[in-house]
Amino acid sequence: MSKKANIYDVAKLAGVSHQTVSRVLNNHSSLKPATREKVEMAIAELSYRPNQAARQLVTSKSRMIGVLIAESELFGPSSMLNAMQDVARKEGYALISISVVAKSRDSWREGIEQLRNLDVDGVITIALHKDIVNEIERYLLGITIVLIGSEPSQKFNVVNMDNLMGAILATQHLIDLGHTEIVHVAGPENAYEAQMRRAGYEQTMKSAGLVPKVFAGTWSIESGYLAGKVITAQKKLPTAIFTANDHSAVGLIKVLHEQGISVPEKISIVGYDNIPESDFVIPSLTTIKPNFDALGNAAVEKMIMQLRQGNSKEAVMLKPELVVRNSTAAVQSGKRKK
Amino acid sequence: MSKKANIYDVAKLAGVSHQTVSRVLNNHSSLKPATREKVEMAIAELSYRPNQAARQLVTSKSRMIGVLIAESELFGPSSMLNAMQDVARKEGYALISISVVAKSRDSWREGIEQLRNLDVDGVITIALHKDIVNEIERYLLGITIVLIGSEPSQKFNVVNMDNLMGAILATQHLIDLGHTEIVHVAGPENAYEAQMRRAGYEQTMKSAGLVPKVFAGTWSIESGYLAGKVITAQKKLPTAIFTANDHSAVGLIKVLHEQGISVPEKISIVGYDNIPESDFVIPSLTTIKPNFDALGNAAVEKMIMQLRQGNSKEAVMLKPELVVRNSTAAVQSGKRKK
DNA sequence: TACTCTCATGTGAGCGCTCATATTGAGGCA
DNA sequence: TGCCTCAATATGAGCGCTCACATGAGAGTA
Repeated sequence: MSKKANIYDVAKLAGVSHQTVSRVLNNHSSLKPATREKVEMAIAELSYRPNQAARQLVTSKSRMIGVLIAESELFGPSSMLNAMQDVARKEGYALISISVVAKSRDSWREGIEQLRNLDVDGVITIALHKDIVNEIERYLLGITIVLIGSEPSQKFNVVNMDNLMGAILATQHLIDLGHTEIVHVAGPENAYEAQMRRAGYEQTMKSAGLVPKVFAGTWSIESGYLAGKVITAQKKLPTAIFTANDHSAVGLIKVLHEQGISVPEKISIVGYDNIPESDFVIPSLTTIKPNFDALGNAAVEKMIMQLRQGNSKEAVMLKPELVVRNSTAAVQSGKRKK
Repeated sequence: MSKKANIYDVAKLAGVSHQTVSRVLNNHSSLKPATREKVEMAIAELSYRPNQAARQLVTSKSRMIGVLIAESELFGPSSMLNAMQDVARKEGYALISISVVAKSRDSWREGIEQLRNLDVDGVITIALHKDIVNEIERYLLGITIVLIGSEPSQKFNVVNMDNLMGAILATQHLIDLGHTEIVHVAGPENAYEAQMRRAGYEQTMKSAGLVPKVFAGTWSIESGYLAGKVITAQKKLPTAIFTANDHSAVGLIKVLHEQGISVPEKISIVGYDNIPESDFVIPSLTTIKPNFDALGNAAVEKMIMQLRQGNSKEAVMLKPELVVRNSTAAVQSGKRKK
């Protein structure tokens, strides 16, 4: 066996036509079990594997799904990606993940361009803002798109975790502990998930008759640190802070520590994402735990369903849960000093 | 323009043969500039793009490079991956990254199987141990392989950062601060990079006439935490600890904090990797900073060179640097109590 | 026995490209 | 003027597969 075997070699060895072999490969109905078996033995003997390029040439299906991610170094996106890989592999699809820089239009363009060159069958985006999604739609005409963590829309398939609910859980937890001066360190303004988390916070505050107060941030540790600087520079300190993600919380805790403000005694903190570090920061971080794996799975499954048998556009929404650790405590009785 | 244009459409529009178009696409020599221009205009007008599958079918080159990673959620691997993407894209290659679970043989098998199905031109591995590399070689016969963070070998192309040097820098830094009771929390035993870091530590200790002492760990935060438990359970505490990576250091600091052992006053700590969190843990972490981007770039460049024009197997070795922060301090004068 | 009808399998074309080879036409030289 | 050469371009085959359609052998009906 000098060269790689092709479908004709298998056919000859099995004593059938190449088309019968093809039918076995695509497990067609109307095939005698005996024939199928013969062919399968021949395949095994020659350790034959179908040539993807030839298949793709005639079917114009690449069985590849592109994944476009911003900030792929973050915990959420990267855990989703892992989950997605597994599902995709099981379904016979390959994932091509390309990480783009959310702020750089050129960066998306390049990413989209590459997906186009690769002739991917579909594109899944993780936490991309509207502009990028629109660009994908424009350049990859007629391609199937599934969005994770993006604004719902009747035009696209959307898979989300319930960020609103997560933020409500977080905020309500603080309220239940007796806090009234609760502020929020937000994520990027144009990130849908950040918007929802903020909305959940604001809504819960208002329902409780409290006044929401939001400080700008991005998802980064640095931004949490900077927001902390701003917050502690004010004359009236809040007694609790809900940050848009755990990373921000880590930066925030750092400032508070530097300024000698103890957590949770003076200020309680709730994060979001349940990153691996969250149990090991000091103090361990109360946070909201999304199910990233489930999110990734759902997205790939939706994509493959759509690819195989047309659409079913109900949005998927997964529920997060609250994980209580040591960064939150009941407001201290003598504390209110207004 | 209902269907996608092919090479014949372009040829017709440009008034040349399809072969001439092909020559333009592959920018052959011996082409009249005027002809080339005509063809290029036709290409632009039809917004033609070559069909990769057809190309691949005849050339049997997929222009795809597989990347096999263990623990892709770690900071190092994921930053390398990003750097690699950029280089690969510029060179017209696509990266297919597949993350595998280092402990699970089935998991590598599946990953390798998928790369095989995809007919990748080459495979880059990140931090994989020998067994997996051997398996790749066996199943992906004759494929070009570049290893990152694996044991040097004359058989493969290897790109590494100088872990030995990094560990020496770290250990020497502690010795220079006057420490003599310095222990090491190691990474996984079968990880080459962990072995080198350990070796650098041991070698430096011995050169200084000190006794090395190593505690087992993996790369995880938890393992740092557990190692910390073991270390603090001993009756004689060390005055300094060098951990195999920053994550372990985070876990370690947590234990020390729980036990009221202050860092760096009682124990100095040096990590490795310079993860984004390292500047924000409390206290901020002295660490070794590898250049992950450069490492990723080097690997892809090596791969592409090899793919294009045969081999050039000198190993690449990149130097890390020491970043001093607040987790290390000079040993306190009255401290030595033996 | 002759007939349709179905199930199982076979045949040939063609997807879009590159490779090897053929053809053309213009210039150089005797 | 005729012949050779070489640069520039054209022609045809074939990569390995799936698709649409053709064929054949039994089963069922009259």
